[in-house]
Amino acid sequence: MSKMLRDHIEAVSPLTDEEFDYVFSYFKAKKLKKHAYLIQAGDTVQYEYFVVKGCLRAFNIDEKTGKEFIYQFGVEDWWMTDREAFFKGERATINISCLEDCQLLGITLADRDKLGKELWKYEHFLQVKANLGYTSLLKRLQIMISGNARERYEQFVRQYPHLLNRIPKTYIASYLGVSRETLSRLYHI
Amino acid sequence: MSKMLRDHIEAVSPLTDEEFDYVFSYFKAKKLKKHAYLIQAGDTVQYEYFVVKGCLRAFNIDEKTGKEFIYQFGVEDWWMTDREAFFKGERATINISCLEDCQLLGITLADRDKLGKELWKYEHFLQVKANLGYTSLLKRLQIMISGNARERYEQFVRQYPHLLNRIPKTYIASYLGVSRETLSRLYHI
DNA sequence: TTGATTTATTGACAAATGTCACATCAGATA
DNA sequence: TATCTGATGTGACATTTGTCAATAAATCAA
Repeated sequence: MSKMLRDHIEAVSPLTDEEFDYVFSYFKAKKLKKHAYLIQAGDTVQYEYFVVKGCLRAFNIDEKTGKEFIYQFGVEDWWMTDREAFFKGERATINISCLEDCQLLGITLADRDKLGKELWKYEHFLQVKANLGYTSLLKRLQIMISGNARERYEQFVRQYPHLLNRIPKTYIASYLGVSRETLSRLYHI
Repeated sequence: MSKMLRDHIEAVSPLTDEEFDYVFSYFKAKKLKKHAYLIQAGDTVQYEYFVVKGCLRAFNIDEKTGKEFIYQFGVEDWWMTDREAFFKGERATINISCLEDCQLLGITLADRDKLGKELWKYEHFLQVKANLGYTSLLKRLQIMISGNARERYEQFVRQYPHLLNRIPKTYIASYLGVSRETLSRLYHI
């Protein structure tokens, strides 16, 4: 459990045993069952979570239509939270729920900042991670702007082949911004 | 010119005069005329650029259709580059060109890293900026997934009222992922 | 197993958006 | 001024995608 987080951080910033133990001491384990909510719109967001095991979806709900739009899946080695609410200390505007039983490691904003101040390597890790996150989100946006339903789906298959049979098609459709029915028709015609 | 950059950095990390002068010494001024390219697909990407004055568009070109898709505008106080190519030392996959005459300040990856290592405040600035960039990109993605053409346009008007009369509608349409004609019809019906 | 529930597929039709063609307008420039 | 050029608006029609409804298939719990 701690090894996953250590490998994850050290892919960017190698740490000594002491440094990692210190970092790890600020994380708090959390377990959730399938269907449980990690964050609900309206909650205060105290933690950001590293996914040790399981699969989650982050989504928002259109106020008028009640429709759900998934903007992110989280599996092992990903971070999940309502980032904006987490950073600004505001209420969550989005929801995160579990598609499987989940094991998570949470850290508060205060502790995150503290670690960054005390340990340049950790601040650096946060910086690099945020920039990697930005570039991968940008790729997703580019596909969403320029690709039609089929191109988006094919890109998803290429990028996340291991999620294809792990996540229900309904949710993949929502993630791709197309209707369940349209997605269903793509791989037959 | 240096004041703009200083204010921009100090909104996150206040610096002493000496510190800022040192930071600033690593930036290189660049001027470009309207229509000029800052980055073309295939270029190596040595710099990331802070926009002191002017307006640019970052876009990619669909290989099959030749169509352009704008994924970002850059005006005063924004950063522009092909981030992925910049970080990984790869060739650019996107293009950035000037919609107006532009004044920029560029910094190389090596110097950026050097500043971050020598000055925690600068590393912190990069970390916070990247996270802010991530959250604002995410908001854009959410609108792209869940909103129709009109909702995307209205959101753009709310968020960037000052860009509405500064940037040709053709480009705004491309940014919103709709055709010029569809956009044109939105505000009349 | 059995029944209940969720998930996936398919047809018919409606709505949104794209494409093409052409007209108009504004600003730049010789 | 006259003439470009690029930007914008609009009609007609094609294409894509969404919506609704019905059914089938898969999964889960008792």
